[in-house]
Parts: sequence; structure tokens; C-alpha cells
Amino acid sequence: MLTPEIGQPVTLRQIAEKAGVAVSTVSHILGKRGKLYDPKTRAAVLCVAQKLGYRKNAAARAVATGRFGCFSLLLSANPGFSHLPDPLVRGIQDGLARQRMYLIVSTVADEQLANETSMPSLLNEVMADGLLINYRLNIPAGMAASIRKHHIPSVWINSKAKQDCVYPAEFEAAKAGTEYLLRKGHRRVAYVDCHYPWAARSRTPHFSEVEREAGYAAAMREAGLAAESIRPDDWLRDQDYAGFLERLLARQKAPTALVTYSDVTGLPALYAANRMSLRTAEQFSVVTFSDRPMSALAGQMQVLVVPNRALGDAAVEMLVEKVNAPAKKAPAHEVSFDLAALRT
Amino acid sequence: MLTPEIGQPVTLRQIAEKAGVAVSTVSHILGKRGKLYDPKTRAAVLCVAQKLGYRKNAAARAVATGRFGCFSLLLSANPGFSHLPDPLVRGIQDGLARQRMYLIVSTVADEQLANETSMPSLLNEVMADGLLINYRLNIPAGMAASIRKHHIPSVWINSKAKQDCVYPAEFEAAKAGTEYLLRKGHRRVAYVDCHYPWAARSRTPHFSEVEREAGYAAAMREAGLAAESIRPDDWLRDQDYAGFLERLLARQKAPTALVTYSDVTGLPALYAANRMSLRTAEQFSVVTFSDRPMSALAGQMQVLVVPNRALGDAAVEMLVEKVNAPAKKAPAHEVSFDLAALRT
DNA sequence: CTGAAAGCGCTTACAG
DNA sequence: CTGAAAGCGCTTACAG
Repeated sequence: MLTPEIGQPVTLRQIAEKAGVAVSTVSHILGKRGKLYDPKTRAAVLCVAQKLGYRKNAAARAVATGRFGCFSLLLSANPGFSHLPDPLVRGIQDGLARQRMYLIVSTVADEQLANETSMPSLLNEVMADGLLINYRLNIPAGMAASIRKHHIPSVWINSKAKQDCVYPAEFEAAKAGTEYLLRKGHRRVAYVDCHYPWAARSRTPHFSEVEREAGYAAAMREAGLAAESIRPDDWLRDQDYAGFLERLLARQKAPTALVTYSDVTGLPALYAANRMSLRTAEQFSVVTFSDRPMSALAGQMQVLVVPNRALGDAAVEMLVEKVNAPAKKAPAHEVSFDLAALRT
Repeated sequence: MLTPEIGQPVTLRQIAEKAGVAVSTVSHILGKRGKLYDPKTRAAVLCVAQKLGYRKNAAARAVATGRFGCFSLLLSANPGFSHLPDPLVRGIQDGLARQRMYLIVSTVADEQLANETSMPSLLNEVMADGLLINYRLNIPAGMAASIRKHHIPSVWINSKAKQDCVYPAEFEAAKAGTEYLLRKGHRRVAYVDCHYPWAARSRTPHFSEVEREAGYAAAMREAGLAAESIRPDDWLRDQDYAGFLERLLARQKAPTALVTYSDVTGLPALYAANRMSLRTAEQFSVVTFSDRPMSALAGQMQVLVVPNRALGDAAVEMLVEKVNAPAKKAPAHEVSFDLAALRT
């Protein structure tokens, strides 16, 4: 008779022995074939399992079924290449919970991908049914190739392509944000990003950079106004953002409102304005993108909160489809921002 | 002869057949016993494995070895109960990478924990070698009991207890932050938290709330100054924070500097001050805790950045120890903030 | 209604 | 140096 060792997880076999039934019986009852059995047997088995504190071994199930019941989320080890906002994880969990699946989070050192021998374990091992890829920039070429080679079902988060990806409606949000400022009476509205200077424009920008700027420009054009994009000439240290923005607001015909790529520019802009005594929303307003709401500053700054939660949920949804029907490609899915706060 | 089916992962057996050796040989060579073999056999096997694009099945390994090579991170599904800052995940990955392990992230709906029948899969199933618990508040009683019952090796992140936990040196940081303000010449320094009003003081606060306030108070006491903690009387809507803080700064003998529990209070405080034309660091300064640096505002606001990355790394370190020696308890580990920016 | 048996893809003594 | 065999803890036809 097997007695459960302390600390050692209980197995089906131990339950079977204690309940005087076969392992397969226990498996059926603890699985989804419980109703085929005599209620008494069932109750007995359930009772023993409960008493012993049985927990199913997920790895053994995976080996037996060929399904891991799990997706993995791939990040760059370089935080500049992948953001992992809390709400994104929550959204992914939302989607996964519906499928009773779980999530592995994995970071990949970008050097690892250069030489194929030291691929990250995520791609070296099979441990998930599919891959959620959250790479903002510089997706290593070798990685994409490896994913294709292994036919790993994948969905790209925050990348824009024809298919197999999920991304926010950046253009739409930027346009709506700009229109909001115009509705409030602003005419000199500029687009600002302090993070990437003109000097960095040779690199391939993330699609959100392109679309936020384009959405702004489209709104300006439709209003018959001149669009102006502002960046520092060269890389700026963080602590110099505010000064740069003060100079911007002090110039002749300075903008009275800004659309900023992110709060990294938006917050110092608001700070600069207030220091310059531009204290009402008419004198100065900001619309900024951010991963988090900042309603405490809503008087002068409206935040376009990236819909990370919906993004994560949608990505899981898409990946589930792909795993179930590997053949067909999923068309790209655009997730809208919540623009309700702009309708005032 | 087994031919690899498209999309189906390659197995050891397929490699063995193709290379004309036994499965155990392949296993040895692809494992850590490669040097026992004839270099030729070895090369042949490696070559076939490479050509076929072999990836080891992590679940099968786990079943065979009894080790998952994996920790799981437990969050509350309620974002108010657990934060998941990006750097924390990175720190955990740092620690895990050294062990060549991976991470499962799991959220638990708090209702699930009420009735024990529907425990979260994380506790219902065995799928990791240990548990990193990242619960800020309201740790469900049933959960702790379940973890103890199953003898799951666990480390609590951001909880303060005698053992098995890792947390930031909140008191020390708050004290240093306050001393910084005093060194700058401020005398009327107050501690503010707009998030939890006096009306909410009946609940058990997180230890960071207690220690940040206490660290501030200790610095004031040592300087022979009166400490003052400020909260709204009742819950405040986000958009009312700035107004509340403006009233604070407009009063007689208003504080000239604030220590704030988080940037949720700190940012509107800075905003309020600037609107009131308190524009220099002498007129008004803030020291705030936050998950992220905001050096762009460093002129008037110093941020005490919670050392999440180090926290995650240390938690993994501790959990590894515990898994290797389940018997002995690990003494609590306090992680210091980086206070270099205050030494100016 | 129940259970014996084969199998999932690995690892690891052990024998040769 | 190599491999046959047993085993890890499950699931799932299949037979009774």
C-alpha cells in the first residue's frame, strides 16, 4: 500500500489503491467521464482525492494528451524592445481563463538569437501550444525564421501586419485626440515626441510612432490647419525634456496644445506649461498616449490609454483559433481605444 | 521508418531511427552525458537533431525527472490586490535564467478561493516546483492554508514577515527621502496619500503604507520637527486629487514639501504646486514612491523607484534555496532602494 | 458501470 | 561506448 510521502504530490495510483478501484477509474472520475460511473464509486473516489489533497500533474497530462494547455508570451530581455504592461498580462489571463489554460512568460536575450546554437529555451523546447509575441522593436530575424520552421502557432501583439497580429487603433485614437483639441478651440496644435530625436529617424520606427503622428496630421489636414511634428535634433537626457518643452512653449506662435507620443513627453510638457503659467485648458492642453490612465491631471491632460487588456484578450482568442485550425491564417485584429473621455 | 509529420514536433525516437542508434543514446547525447560517447556517434546524432529541428518536450522531461524546471507567479485577478510591474517580471526572469528555468504567471479570482471546490488551477494542479506570491492585500485565508497543506515551496514578494519573503526597504527609503527634503532647507514637510482616506483606515494597510509613513515620521522627529500625515476624509475621485492638493498648498503654513505614498498622489501634487506658481525646488518639492523613474520631472520631484527588479531576482534566489532544501526556512530578505539620486 | 493495457516522450540505472 | 528496459503520472480506446 502506497502511503503519500510528506511533500510528495499524491498520484492517481495512491487514490486508486485507497479507494479500491483501478487507476483508469480514478482518471475517468477526476476527468470528464465521471457521470458514467456509479454515484457511490464516484463519491468514494472524490472523497479520497479530496482527503489526500490530490492535484493533477499538468506535465503528465500534457504528455498523455499531446496538449500543454498553455501559451507562452515572448518578450525581449531588453526592456526597450518589449513593454509588459500589467493590463496586458491581465487581458491575456482573461482570455486564457475562459479556455482553462495558463501562461508562460519568457524573455529572450537578443544576443542569444544571433547564433542559432544558443536559442532561448522557449524555442529550444516544446512547452506550449502557441506563442504570443510581444516584441516592440527589432524582432530578431533568426527568431521569426525559427518560429516558421517549427510551425509554432503564433500571434504578434502590437505589431501591424496583414495577419496573425493584434494591435491598437493608433491612427484613429490620435486623430480623435487631435480633433478633441481642435473642438476645444485650439488651432496651433503640434505633435511631439522627445524620446526619439530626428537623429534617430533612420531606424525603422514602430508602427505606433508612424500612426500616431499620421492620425494627428490627418486631423489637422481635415481642419485645414498646418501639421507640425516636433522632436529634439539629437538624443535628449530625461532631465532635459522639460527644458526642451519650455523652449518650445516660449517661442513665437507657440502651440497651445500638444499631442504627445507618450507620457514620457506628455508629463514634462504639462509640467513645463504650468511653470510658464499656462494654467487653463484654453491656454494649454495635452493629449497623450499612455499605458495608464492619469485622470488626476484630466484638467489639462487627456490620456489615450492603450487598450492593453483588450489586446491581450484578443490575442489569446486569435491564438486559440489558430491552434484549433493551424491551416488558416487569422486576419489582423485592430482594437479600438476607449475614446469616451474625449466626448465632452 | 518514422517520418516527421508536418507541424508535429520531432521526437527522440525519430532521431534515433534516422541516426541508427537507440533512443537512450540520443537522450544521453542531447542531455548532459554526451562526452561518454564516440565523437562520431555524437556528431551524427547532433546533426540529425539539428536537421530535423528537434525541440525537447518539456512536459515529458518533467514527468521523467519529477522536476518542472519552472516557478509560478501568483497574482490576484483584482489588479488592486496585486501589481505586476514590468521590472518585477524582468527581475524574476533574471534569476530564472541563471537556473535555466521558466515562469508561469497565474491570476486567481478571489471568489474562487472562497469555496474550496473551485480552487484555481494553479493550486489544483502540480505544474511548478515553487510559488512566487505577489499579493499586495487581502490574501485569501484559504489560499495560504492550501499552500501549507500541499507543502508547496513558496516565497512572498512584497509582504513582510519573519521568513520566506522579500520586500523593499520602505522605511529606510522614506526616511532618506524626507532627509533629502530637510537638507534642501524644507521645514514644513508633510506626508500625503490621496488614495486611502481616513475613512479607510479600518482596513489592514499594506506594510509599505505603514513604513513609508513611519520612515517619514522618523526623519521629522530626528530633525525636531512635527510630522503631519495628510489624507482626504473620504474617498476621492481621481479627478479631485489636484483640487484637494491645491487646497492643501493654499492653507496657512502650508507645507513646502511633500512625501507622497505614490505617484498617484505625487504627480497631481506637482501639478497643483505649479498651478499655484510654486515653481522652484525651494518653494515646493515632492519626494514620491513609484514603480517607474520620472527623471524628466527631477527639478521638483524626486522619485524613489521601488526596486522591483532586484526584488524579483532575490525572490527567485530564495525560492531556489527552498526547493533544494525544503526543510529549512529562509530568513526574510530586505531589498534597498537606489538612493544615489538623493545624494546631491 | 469498471478496468487491463497500451501509449505519450522523456530519463536513468544497469548490463554488456 | 551503447542500448534494452523500466518507469514517471497521466489518458484513452477497448473489452467485458
